Amino acid sequence: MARSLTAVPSEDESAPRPRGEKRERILEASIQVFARKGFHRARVSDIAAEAEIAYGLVYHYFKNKDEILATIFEERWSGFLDAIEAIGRGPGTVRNQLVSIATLILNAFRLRPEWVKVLVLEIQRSSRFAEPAQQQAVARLFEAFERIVRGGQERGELRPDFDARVGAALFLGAIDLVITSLVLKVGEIPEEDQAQRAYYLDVAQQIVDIFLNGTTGADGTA
Amino acid sequence: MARSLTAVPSEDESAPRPRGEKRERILEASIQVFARKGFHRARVSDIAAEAEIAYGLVYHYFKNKDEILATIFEERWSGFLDAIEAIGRGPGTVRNQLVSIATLILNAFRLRPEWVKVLVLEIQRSSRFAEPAQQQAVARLFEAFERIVRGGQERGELRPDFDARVGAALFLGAIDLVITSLVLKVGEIPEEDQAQRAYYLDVAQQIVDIFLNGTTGADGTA
Amino acid sequence: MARSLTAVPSEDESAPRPRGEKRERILEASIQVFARKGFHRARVSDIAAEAEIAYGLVYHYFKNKDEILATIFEERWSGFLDAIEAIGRGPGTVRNQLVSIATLILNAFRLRPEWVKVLVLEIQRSSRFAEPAQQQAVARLFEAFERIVRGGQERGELRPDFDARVGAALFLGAIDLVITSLVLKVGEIPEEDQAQRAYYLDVAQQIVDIFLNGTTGADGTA
Amino acid sequence: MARSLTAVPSEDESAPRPRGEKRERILEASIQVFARKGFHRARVSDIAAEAEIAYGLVYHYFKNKDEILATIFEERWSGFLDAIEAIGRGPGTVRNQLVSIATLILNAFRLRPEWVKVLVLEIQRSSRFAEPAQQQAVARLFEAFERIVRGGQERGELRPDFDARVGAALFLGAIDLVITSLVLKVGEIPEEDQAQRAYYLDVAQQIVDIFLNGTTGADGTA
DNA sequence: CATGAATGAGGCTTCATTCAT
DNA sequence: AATGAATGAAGCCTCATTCAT
Repeated sequence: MARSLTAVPSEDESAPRPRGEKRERILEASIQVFARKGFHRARVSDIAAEAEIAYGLVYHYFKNKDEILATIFEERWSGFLDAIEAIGRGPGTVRNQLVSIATLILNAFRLRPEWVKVLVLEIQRSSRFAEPAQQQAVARLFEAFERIVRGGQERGELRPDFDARVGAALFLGAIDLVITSLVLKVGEIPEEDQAQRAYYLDVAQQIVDIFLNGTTGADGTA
Repeated sequence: MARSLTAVPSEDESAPRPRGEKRERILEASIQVFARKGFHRARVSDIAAEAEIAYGLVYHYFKNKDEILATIFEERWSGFLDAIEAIGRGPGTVRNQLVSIATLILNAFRLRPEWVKVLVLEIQRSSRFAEPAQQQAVARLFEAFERIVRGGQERGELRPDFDARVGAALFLGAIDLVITSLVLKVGEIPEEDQAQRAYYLDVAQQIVDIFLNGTTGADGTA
Repeated sequence: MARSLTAVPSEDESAPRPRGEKRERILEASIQVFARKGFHRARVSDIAAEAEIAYGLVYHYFKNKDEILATIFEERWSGFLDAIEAIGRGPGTVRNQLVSIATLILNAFRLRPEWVKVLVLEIQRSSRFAEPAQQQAVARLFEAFERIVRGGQERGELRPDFDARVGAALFLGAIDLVITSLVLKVGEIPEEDQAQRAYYLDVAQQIVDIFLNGTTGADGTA
Repeated sequence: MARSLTAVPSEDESAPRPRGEKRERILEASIQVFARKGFHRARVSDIAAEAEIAYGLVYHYFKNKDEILATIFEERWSGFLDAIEAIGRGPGTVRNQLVSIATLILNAFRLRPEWVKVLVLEIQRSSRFAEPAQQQAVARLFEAFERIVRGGQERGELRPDFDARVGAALFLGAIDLVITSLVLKVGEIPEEDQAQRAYYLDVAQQIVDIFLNGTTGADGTA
C-alpha cells in the first residue's frame, strides 16, 4: 500500500495517469512542503501548488490539513516499521541486525530526507499525535527494538545486565540525533553519491560499534 | 539573568513584586503554554491568561511572539550550556563527567519537563531557529560534548578509534530519546519523589555504562 | 407536467424508467432536501444523494441550483393555484368554497408537508423571488382569493363593509400560521390517518366558521 | 435590556460612546443586513461595513454569525413578547386588547420593518431555530394569545364553542400575512407618515372586526 | 505600567459548477 | 445519458498586533 521508505519510486511518471495518482501526488507534495516549512507554516495552497493541482482537490481526497499529516504517518510509518520488524524477525546476529537497521534508517534519510524529517519532527508536534493510534505506532518502534535487544541478550550475544529499554532508547536516540544534526547541517556531508553512501555506512557501523563494544576499548582502558 | 535549569526556583513569590517580575511571569507562562500546545497553537492570549496579566502587556516586554521563544532559548539554553561546559572544564574522569551531565539533563527534565520540551521540540521548529545565532548555540552543545569525549580519548580513558562526533551524537541522542519517550509516557515513571530521583539516576548510569562498556560484556561474547 | 398538490402520486415507480424520470427524481429529492435543510444549506450533492444519482447529472437537467427552486415553484405552485382558481370559478356558496380551499391546502400539507414548507418558507427567501414572475405568482393567489371574497360580497353572502384584501389576508394567514404551528409541532396532531384527516377537516371548518361568523356569537355579546 | 420594539431609539448618537455601544451597533447593523439580503446571503463583512467597524470586532462580541442571529432573537423577541403579555394581563375588553396588540405589531413593522422581517422570516430558517429555547419562545407567543382568547371566552365576551388555539392562529396568522404582504409590497402603502399611521390603524381594526364579528354581518345574511 | 477594545491580513474550508471520459 | 474528478471563487474565522485610555 505505502511506498517503502527503502525504495525510490521512478520519477518518469508521464502520459496516462493511473487511479489515485492525484492523491499520491498530494501526499508526496505535502511531505515536501511540510519538510520545508513545517506543518503549521505550510499552506494548503502551497501543497496544491507543489502537487500542481487545484486547491479544492486536496479536499476531495482529504478531510482537512490534519488528515493529510495523519495519513502520511499511517502509510509511511507503517512501511518503515514493517521493514524494521522484518529485520528483527530475520536471521543474523544482533550486530548484523543493528547494522541493517541503522543503514536502513540512514539510507532512508539519504534518499528521502523529507520523509524522515516529517515523520520525526512534524508528527510528534501535531495535535493528532495525541491520539492513541499514533502514540501506539511510535510505541511499536520501541517495542520492535526492545525485542531485538532482548533477543540478543537471550542468545548470549549481549550481556544481560542492562535494561533493554534503555539500550533501545540509546541506539535509536543515537540515530535520531545523527539525523537531526544532519538536518541541521551540523557537520558536512559528502555531496557525491558514492562518497555519501560510504559516509552513511561508516556512521552506521560506528554507532553499532560503540553500542556493542563501548568506548573504552576491549582491553578496558577506563 | 536566566534561571538555571539546574536550580529549582522558590515558589514563594508573593507580596511586593520586584522589577521585571511580570516579564519573568510571561516567560514562564510561555514555556508552560508552548510545552502544552506547541508554539504555533499557543495564542498570546493563552500566555497572558497563564501569566494572569492583560495580553496587551506582553507587547510591552516583547516585540512579538517569536521574540518570546527566542528569549526563552537564549536565556534558558545558555544557562544549560554553561553548566555542561563547566562540567567539561572541571576535573574528574570522563565517566564522572558523563554521569554528571546525564544526571543534569535528566534532572532538568524531571523538575522542569516543560522547559526541556520547549527547548528540544519547539525551538528547532521555529523560523527563528534558522538564524545563525541559534544554530550556533546548538552547535556549541555538540562542541562542548566533543571536547569532553576528545579529552577522554587524549587521556587514554576512551579508545581513540571512534569519531568523537558520532560518540557525542550517540550519547546526547540516547538522553534525548529517553526524554522523548518519557514525554510520550512510553514506560512508567515512579510517582514518588525519592523513587523518581533514584530512577533517573539509574537511567543516567545505565546510559553511561553502555556508552563506556558497550553491550557485549567484558568477555566479548559477540 | 406538474404533479398536482392535491393528488398523491403513486409510489410504485419501478422497472422501466420513462423519459424525464430522472428529472422528476431530482425535483422531488430537492423538495425533500430543501424542506429538511433549507435552500442555502442544501448542497447539490445532498440532492443527488437523495435522488440516488451522480451529482453531475443535476446539471444536465438544470442550469443551476437556483433554477431547481424556480422550477419547483413554477410547476408546483401553478398546479396549486389552478386548483384554487378553479374552486373560485366553480359554483357553491362562499362557505363551501372556503371550506374546499382550506381543506385543499391543509390536505396538501398533510400529504406533502415538504412541498408546502418549500413553497412557503424557501421560495420567498430565495433571490429569484425578487423576480417579477414570482412576485406575480404570489399576487395571483391573493387575487384569486380576493375574487372569491368579493364575489361573496356581491352576492350578499358576505357583508360589504370590509376590505376584501384584508379578508383574504386574514383567511390565508390563518391557514398559513396553522401550518407553521404544525411544522413547529406546537400542539399535537393525531398519528393515525383517519383521525388525522378528521382533525384537519375540523380545523378547516373552524377557520371558516370564525371567518364567517366571528368569535362573539350570533347574539352579539361584545 | 433590549430596546423595546415600540420605542424608536434616538439616532443622535455622537461624541462620547457608552459601554457596549459597539455591540449594539453590530446587532442593529446585522438586522439591517439580514433584512436586506437574508441571513445566508449576508456576509460578516457586510455587517462590519454597515456598523462601520472592523471585521474582526464582530468576533470580539459574538462567537460566530449564528450567534448574532440568536442574540437578536433573544433580545428583541423577548421585549416584543413582554409587551404582548402585559397587554394580555392588563384590563380592558378582548376587543381593546386585540386592537392594542394588532396596533403594536403593525406599528413595530411600520417603525422597524427590518426587525420584524428578521424575526419573522430569518429566524425560523436558521439552524439555531431547531433549539428548544427558540421553539419555546415562539410557543410563548401562541400561549399568550390563547390566554387572551380563553379569558374572553370565560368572561363571556367571546363565544365558547371554538378552539382557542385555532382562534389564536387565525388572528396571528392574519397579522403575519398582512406583514408578509407588506414586506412583499403586494398592495400600496401610503408614504406620508400620518396617512401611514392611519392606514395601519385601519387595518388593525378591520382584522379585529372580522375576527370578532365575522364576515356575514350581524343580521346573518349567509 | 496596565488594560482590553479594535484592527485586518491570512488561511482553511466549502461547495457550486465545469469537464473529460 | 451518466459519472465523479477537478476547479477556484467566496466567505468564515483566527489571532498577532496596535492603540486609545
